[in-house]
Amino acid sequence: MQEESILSYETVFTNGKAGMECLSAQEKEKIKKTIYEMSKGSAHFQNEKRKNQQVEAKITALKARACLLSEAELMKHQRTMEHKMVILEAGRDISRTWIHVDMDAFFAACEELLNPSLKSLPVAVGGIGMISTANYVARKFGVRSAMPGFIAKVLCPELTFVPPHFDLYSKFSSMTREVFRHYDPQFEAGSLDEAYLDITSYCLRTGLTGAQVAKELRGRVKVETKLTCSCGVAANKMLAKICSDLHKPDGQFVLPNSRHAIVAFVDTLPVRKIPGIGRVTEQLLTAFSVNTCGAILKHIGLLSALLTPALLEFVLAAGMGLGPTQHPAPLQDHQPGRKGISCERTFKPLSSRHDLEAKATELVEHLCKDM
DNA sequence: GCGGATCAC
DNA sequence: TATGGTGATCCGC
Repeated sequence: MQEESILSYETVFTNGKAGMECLSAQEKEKIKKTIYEMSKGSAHFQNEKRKNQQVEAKITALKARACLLSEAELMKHQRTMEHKMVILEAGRDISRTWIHVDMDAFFAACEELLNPSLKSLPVAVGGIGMISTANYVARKFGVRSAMPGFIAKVLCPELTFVPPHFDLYSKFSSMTREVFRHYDPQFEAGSLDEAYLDITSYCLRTGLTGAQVAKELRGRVKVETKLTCSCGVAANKMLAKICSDLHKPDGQFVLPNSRHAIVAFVDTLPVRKIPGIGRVTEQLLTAFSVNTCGAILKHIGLLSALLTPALLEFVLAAGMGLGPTQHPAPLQDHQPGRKGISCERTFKPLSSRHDLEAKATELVEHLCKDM
């Protein structure tokens, strides 16, 4: 029982990334309990439990390896990493200014523009199966994206469901991109509702600061679309993305382009805030007392001995507050763009050969159409 | 090289 | 009653 309730808190209600800050601890506890009670008997929960046990087993194995490390081995790892850090530090580029723009509750906000009577109501875009976005009224009840609608309905019985209208979101997205183009013609659209802009040259041309540009950009987006967005301003893309979340909604956060400010900022930053570190990696790092970027650097020798090369490389850079400072190189003629295409469906358990073949055929035909 | 796991939106 | 779909990358086997 104890174990299950820990599992539910870790897996069913992870709130590391986005906003329920307005809720009291007591309210959060109530929401967690509701979600747990509704989840615990389900097949989905069983699967979560199975996956969680696998992660626990992996952590146990890593801990066993950690115990076998000699002082000398650890020292060697430590020295190697210190050398790496010197090289990374020498390459630190704080000459550029990046903005990460993130539209606020984008799908829900688009629906509210179409139907203003929704504005005062708790609204979720999606259905009984899954919610993709909730407006801020609904978020106060604990309703959030990636939550099944039938649970949301228990948390907030008045919740209004609106089916998604992707053409609408696409149209508003194009309007925001028209604004972004003004600040950086090469801006990178992450999805319909977010983008990375390198505003270095815009700042130089206009003499404006990053903060001023962000304010101006948000104003223009609002004039053109009647939608609000939030901005993060920082020396690289990773930091800008983290910052865009800090003063949501309709806000901005500026991290100055100074090494000192960056190091101080990341020192206490929880590892879960780093884009690319999800629930599992957070759990893994936390098991070794690595909860913040500061702790990554403190324990980098141990991490060097335990982590796989790509992950080690990634967490080291993140721990130092380093991230991409350039747009990705444009694709050459012979380079492939998209690398994969796929089609998947969730369906009720099937067992007969006939039913399974029919399902497979359905998927293949759908995929062929896409291709 | 393949399939599972992880992550983001 | 009931927990999505697409694409990318990494890693162990």
